[in-house]
Amino acid sequence: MTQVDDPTLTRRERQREGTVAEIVATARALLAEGVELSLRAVATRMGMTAPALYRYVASYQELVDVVAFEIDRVATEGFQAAADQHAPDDPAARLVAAGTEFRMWALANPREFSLVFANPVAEPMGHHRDLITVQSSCCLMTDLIFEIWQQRRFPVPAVDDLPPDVRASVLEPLIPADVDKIPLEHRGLVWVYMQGWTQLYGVVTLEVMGHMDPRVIESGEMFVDVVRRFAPTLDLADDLPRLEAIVRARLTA
Amino acid sequence: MTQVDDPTLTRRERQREGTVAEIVATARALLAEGVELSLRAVATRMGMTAPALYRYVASYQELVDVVAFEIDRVATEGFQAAADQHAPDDPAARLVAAGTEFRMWALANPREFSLVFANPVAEPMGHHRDLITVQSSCCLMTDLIFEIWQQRRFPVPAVDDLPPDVRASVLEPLIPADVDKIPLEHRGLVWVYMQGWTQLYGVVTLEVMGHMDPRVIESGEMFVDVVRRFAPTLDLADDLPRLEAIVRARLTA
DNA sequence: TCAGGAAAGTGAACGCTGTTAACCGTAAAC
DNA sequence: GTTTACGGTTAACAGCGTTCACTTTCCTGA
Repeated sequence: MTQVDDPTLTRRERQREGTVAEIVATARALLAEGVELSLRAVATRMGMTAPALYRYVASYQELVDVVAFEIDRVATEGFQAAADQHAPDDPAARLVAAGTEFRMWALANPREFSLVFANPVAEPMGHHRDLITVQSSCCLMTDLIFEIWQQRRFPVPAVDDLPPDVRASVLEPLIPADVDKIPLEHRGLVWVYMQGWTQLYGVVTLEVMGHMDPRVIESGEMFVDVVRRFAPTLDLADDLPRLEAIVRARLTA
Repeated sequence: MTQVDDPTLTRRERQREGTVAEIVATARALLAEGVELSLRAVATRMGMTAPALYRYVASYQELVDVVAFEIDRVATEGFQAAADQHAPDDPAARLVAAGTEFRMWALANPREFSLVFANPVAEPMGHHRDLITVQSSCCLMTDLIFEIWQQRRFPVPAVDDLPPDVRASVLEPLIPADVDKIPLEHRGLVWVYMQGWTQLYGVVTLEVMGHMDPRVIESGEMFVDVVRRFAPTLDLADDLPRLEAIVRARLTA
């Protein structure tokens, strides 16, 4: 749980921070138990009434947002830990470990996954609230790709070769990623970020939503297939057998 | 709209069929206008009260299911039409045309798309209701892949080389697809079906849900990239420039 | 043709949701 | 020590899916 003991804050502010933290924790506990998330459910479990929550969150949607943010943050710690089980000089192993952990977490916690990633189902365009919530996990994956690129320097599309819209998107990205550390002439790497994230997130979303033969989901073979398809893009074709073994080890764990 | 004039049905049954058709039509109109789908909204618009709808649908979820089915059916007609704009002996063009039409329709009708495809968000496992609703569109795409295979005979994984779970899944598929016409020794083709559907549906879902840079979505470049990545699997690498042109023509239409 | 019965629809009600308003005690702030 | 603002309450509104009891209507079978 997030620690709140900043002495620069007044006592009231600290207590307030503590309460909002308890709200988030309660909400997380609720939907971990399979209970439908609702203001009343959270309030009742905290020994309060529903309207009291409006002193802390402006609306139900805001509660969902802050809970989603926290879930993403905590889950990303798990992905990071999975990556850290491999040597720092083995970024490829770190990426596939984190990616597979992401996939396993999503399937084990479909409700949480839906909240974080499938949340903004057709909301008014122009609001990029969703992109903000997907900070931690996306940042982690892109950073791991960056580590691979630093080591192997796989070929990356030249910025000038990219279509105009994509070029603008990699030069001034909205996706949360440490982009400043990429030299301008290699910003094509951000396009690889997006490709990888699309592949990973795409197959995981389908698996979680159940839009696949249950036996294929259970076996994880489609996930393996996507990893295998994408590996060459990161110049990891040679290393594939070893990486696939890492993936399968986690799949059967 | 579905015609209901089967003379083998009694008058009452025909009237009943007409009413349920009107219910579905009203629901479709509702959420085409951006109105949140609800039993009361549908009933009121039809000049009825909400409980009356229970004479026709068992629950709200069943209403959603039947509406989703109808939406999928109608939309698939559009994909089919897009495919039919190309010659019968050009199945590759037909496939990319249908796939691109699918993508454009999904982005133009995100609410309908979510209803059909993102509907079963974490429902009790064991119910494969979702797989049933995704009949028409999935069937169309797989059939188009089959047409390509018949013409070009691209290499397909041998059934015995497939992992056990995948093997069972291609021999006795749950995914709705005309599978009987595939000789048993070439059932690895079903695995290609699944791969293709995963790629198409994965990227489109991400685009519709807004989990991508808006400029990239707008340009459709990620969709093009996915098509380009998957083409070699169908042995379409040589034909790619022409096919990409077909895609882009529809993107800017 | 007429009685019987099923089908279709209504109104009231239950329990649930998010949300707003009015109100009150208490604890922090000056 | 007074005042203010914060955190909490209860009551209420509108809307949702759903159920029950009741009525009307229209089709069917003898």
